[in-house]
Amino acid sequence: MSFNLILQNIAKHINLTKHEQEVFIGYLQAKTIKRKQFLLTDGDISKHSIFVTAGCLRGYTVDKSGIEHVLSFAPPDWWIADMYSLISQKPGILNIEALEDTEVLLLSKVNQEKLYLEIPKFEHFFRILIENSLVSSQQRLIDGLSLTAEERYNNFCKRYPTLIDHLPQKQIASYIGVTPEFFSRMRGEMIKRR
Amino acid sequence: MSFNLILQNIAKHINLTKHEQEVFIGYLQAKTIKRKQFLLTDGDISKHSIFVTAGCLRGYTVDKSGIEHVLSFAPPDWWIADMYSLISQKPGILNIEALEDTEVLLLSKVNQEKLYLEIPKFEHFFRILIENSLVSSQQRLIDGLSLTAEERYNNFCKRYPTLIDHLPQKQIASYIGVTPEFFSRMRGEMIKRR
DNA sequence: TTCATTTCTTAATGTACATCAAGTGCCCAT
DNA sequence: ATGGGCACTTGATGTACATTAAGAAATGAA
Repeated sequence: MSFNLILQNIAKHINLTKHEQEVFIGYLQAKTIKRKQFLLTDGDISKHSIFVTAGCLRGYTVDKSGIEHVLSFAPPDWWIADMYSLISQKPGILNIEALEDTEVLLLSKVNQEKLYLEIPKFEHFFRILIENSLVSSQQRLIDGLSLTAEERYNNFCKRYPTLIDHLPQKQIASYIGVTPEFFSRMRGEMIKRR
Repeated sequence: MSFNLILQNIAKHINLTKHEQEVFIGYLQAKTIKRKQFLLTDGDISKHSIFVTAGCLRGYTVDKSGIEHVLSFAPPDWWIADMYSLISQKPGILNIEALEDTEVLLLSKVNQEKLYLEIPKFEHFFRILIENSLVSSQQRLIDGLSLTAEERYNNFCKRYPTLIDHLPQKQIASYIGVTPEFFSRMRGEMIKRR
């Protein structure tokens, strides 16, 4: 059943009774998105946390010269959201797009807050989830300041091993913070060297 | 009394009874650190969340060529921690140093977890605290990818208005991710231009 | 298949920063 | 006062990346 993945994801940090599982699942909304369609575009007020069960999403911003910067990829078993907009309920800056046909489960902000009240374990779960996001966000900040593009690429390969083959190079380039042209050249040199 | 600041800080998100306040305060440990002394150095396993009541701390990492990168400043009313090490209980990479004589309140990981169990509102409080950290960390990531050093400096000025005057330039340079030399030049040009 | 679109590569040139090196001013300890 | 450190400045040079432009290769739609 399509809820197994999300229940296992949650079971990594908290244990739910059968009844709690049912309540939780009742709060979810399944949705499928075609490749290149958007779950969220900048300017929207974000209403949902998103959990990917199949396919892959990317979250990115567009800067004032029109360049896209990928903040995160979300393959199956990952959560993604525009935290800024979701928390503040102001228009956000994130675009969330399907890189391929994708299936997601949506947890609305309203339902998420109900969960916190009805089943406090969920507050525990999401605290841990966000703590882990914070740690990787900070690590990426440090990496951006102290590593070369090549070292950041190597980190990326370790972090998203499943994605490397099956993601356009320009998306990876954007994630590690270089242009597709530079990334292509860099890759060429890395291959030549070994 | 020296606990007012932290109680007000917490009151921004949750309401505590008198008794809960007392329990909480009982879990805190006050400490003073002299300028240039450290609360944490890289390689340590972090045991505490830190709340600053007076003075100022900086959290920074040192990369493999010996260059320091400031991750955050902590003036009064701010929390700071090595989240990675605190969560994983593995040796961390953060150094936390006093930029001037500083007073802090320490909340040990053990006590923090007791709080979560005894007064679940604290799980709510820290979830929100960490959500906000995550939002600023992600914003800083985006800024690093899409803004010039000068724009990042302007953002810094808005974000830490109290700190600008009273912080050595090289610390600000490190925070926005440039060398002190470049920062000096840049500032010179900004002043000349207006 | 075929055409159109997107992705990837290659090359020339440009630029925002870093690095290295000296020198200046300032604090503060003796 | 004085000398040693530290923060800051200034200049010359270096480099990791970006930008622009073009063509080749892969992908997808009809």
